[in-house]
Amino acid sequence: MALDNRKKEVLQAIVDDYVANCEPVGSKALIDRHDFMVSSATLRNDMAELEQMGYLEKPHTSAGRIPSDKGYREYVDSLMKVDKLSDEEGKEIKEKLSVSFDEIASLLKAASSALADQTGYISLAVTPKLTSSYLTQLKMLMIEPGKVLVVVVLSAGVVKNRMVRIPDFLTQEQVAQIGNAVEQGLSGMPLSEISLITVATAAKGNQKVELPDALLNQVLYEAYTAIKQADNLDVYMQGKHRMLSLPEFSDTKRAQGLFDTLSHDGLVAGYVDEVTKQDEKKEYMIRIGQEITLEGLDECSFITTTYNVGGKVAGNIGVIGPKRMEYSKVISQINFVRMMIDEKLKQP
Amino acid sequence: MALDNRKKEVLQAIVDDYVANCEPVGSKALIDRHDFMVSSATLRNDMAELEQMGYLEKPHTSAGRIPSDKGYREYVDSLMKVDKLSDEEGKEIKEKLSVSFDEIASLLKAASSALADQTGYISLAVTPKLTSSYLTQLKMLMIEPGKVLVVVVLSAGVVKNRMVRIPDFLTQEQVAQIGNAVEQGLSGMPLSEISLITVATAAKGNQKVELPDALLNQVLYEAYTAIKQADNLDVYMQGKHRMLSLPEFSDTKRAQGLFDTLSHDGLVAGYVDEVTKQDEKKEYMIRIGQEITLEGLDECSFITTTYNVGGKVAGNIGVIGPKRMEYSKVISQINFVRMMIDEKLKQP
DNA sequence: TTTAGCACTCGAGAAGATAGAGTGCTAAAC
DNA sequence: GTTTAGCACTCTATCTTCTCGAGTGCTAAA
Repeated sequence: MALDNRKKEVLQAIVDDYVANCEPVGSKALIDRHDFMVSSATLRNDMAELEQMGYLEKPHTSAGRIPSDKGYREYVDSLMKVDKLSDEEGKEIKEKLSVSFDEIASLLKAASSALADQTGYISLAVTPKLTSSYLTQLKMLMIEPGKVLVVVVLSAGVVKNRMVRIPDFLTQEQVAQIGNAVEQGLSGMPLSEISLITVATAAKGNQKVELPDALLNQVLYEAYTAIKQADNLDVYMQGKHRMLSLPEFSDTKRAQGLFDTLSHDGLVAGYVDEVTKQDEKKEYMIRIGQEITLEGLDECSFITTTYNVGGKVAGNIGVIGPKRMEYSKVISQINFVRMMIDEKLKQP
Repeated sequence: MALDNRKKEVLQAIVDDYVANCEPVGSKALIDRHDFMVSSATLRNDMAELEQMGYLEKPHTSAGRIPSDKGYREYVDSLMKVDKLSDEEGKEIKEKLSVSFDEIASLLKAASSALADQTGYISLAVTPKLTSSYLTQLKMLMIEPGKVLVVVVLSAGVVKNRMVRIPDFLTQEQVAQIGNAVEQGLSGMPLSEISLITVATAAKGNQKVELPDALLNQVLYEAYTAIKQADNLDVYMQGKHRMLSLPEFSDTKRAQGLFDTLSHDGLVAGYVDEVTKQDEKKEYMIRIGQEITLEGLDECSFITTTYNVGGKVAGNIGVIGPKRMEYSKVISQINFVRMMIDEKLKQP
């Protein structure tokens, strides 16, 4: 059974009011704050039906109604109007991201920070998944005998480095040589295709490398781990403490449950990934309350979207707030930040 | 007026009990739980005097006593016995730090994580202050035209890198050349002595660098900023969310005040620095309640200690917990972790 | 289908009552 | 001088009771 027009308006009004005040909405308050051309009794009937259909809930008999997860879902799917960001706010965000960023990591940090400040909720930014990007450079710098810094440069401008240990008697030249050989052999190869075998093939196909096999393998193994760990996702999360000022988290237990889960970066990153796959092709992904499969987030909503690096590689940014969040505002903020990131990462 | 022996025992017993239960301690409870050879009335007299001297406080007339900041101070300064870490616990920490760490950053992250797990409080680790360390290597790697990765290697094995922009028409060789010139000119120089001028002198004294002055200066400026930012302190903090389960932070307002302050890494790092200077030469530094000049931490205690890198450079690790923390245990845990770090950083 | 009217429900908050842990003081005992 | 028993007093935490009022659902009329 579909919702008639007035019921839609009623639901919308209830969500709006509840978002604003965090207090159950009664029929009278509704009449007072909105221009319904009917009486409160009529609204009461509508509200009773909306409740029966599962869009509303009553905390207890003699309180007003609050939206259920299904109610919020209906709201974000078809009721709310996503308004454009005010010029002012756009300007503020732009300013925060106006510094020039030469590494994706710092751009994402700044974006997450701006998003947290702007929304007042928890923001997060996940570094791009690099499996589809390819190796462009690999340098091995001897820091001291036995210690080598492997610098891995990927397409899309991502740079990672890792310190590894090698036998101390190898010289700077030998090590650099190996690095060059691997770089030449692998450059242009997608990260997902790089394995210990391809690394070895690359190095051993090169005439200049002259080392006993066992020794060479040891160094190559370290180079390989350095390349592989470049694919690790980093998560930047900010604004957690702001949730404590919301009435829904005035109960410390709840806040603790939330923070416990959020302290596991990997969990969150994995969830974002999952959601992104489910809602492929959508401009943004929303999960509300119980829809979120992470523990402790059932009083929250989760909005994410995908940014692009040079058209191919993609990462995510998002916001975690209370179910009772200002969806349309947050969506326009997230979208704006995404656009800014896309733009900054377009031209290399 | 000094405390007589029994008063010391009473204060110690009260702190111990309050730490264990977070409930005001009364004279009867004290008799029950400890073997005082006097009556509760005698203890009452002692407690009244301890209160007058400022070591104890009453939440209200008909409750027991709780230690004041001064009481805790007396306790940590002369009453508690710092017991050695149990073998078990030592083993647990050792295990957590047993992986081989090739960068200080990862060792500190692991140490902070171990400390948070082990104490159940907030742990932090600050990277070493590098002003007294010196430059050993500086490499400039061209990532793509116009973009150069500057890798700065300092004594004590600290490696930092930063992406900078330069004019696009410079070649890999030119850039590497400049990097080499700077490295040769500056290697061995303490970070604190490196300035834009010394960088320029180093580069221009080298015959091989042949570039118009204006252009060269531009590149050198970028190299300089990269070197300078290597001195930034990083702060690793973990276990914040655990504070929410403590009764003293069941009031969300308090928790929020704490988290607000802790979200400013710089503030905390600065404070640690200050405390370290004040208590130079001490094995560990303790600040209790109001002694802490950071906002929102007046219900907390702060314990820090200093680790050493190769004898010269030093950074800090620490724990933030409630005033009512198990001081002796935490101190032995912190000390143990510091020893582990010292050991790992001794041999290069 | 809408509306006015009304009895009913239920939680929030005020007010009062009670229990009990703990205190401080006094006067006697050591 | 120090310690102790005894006792009246204080204050909070908790429980119960009560009332208020916002909000509801139902009925019957418009």
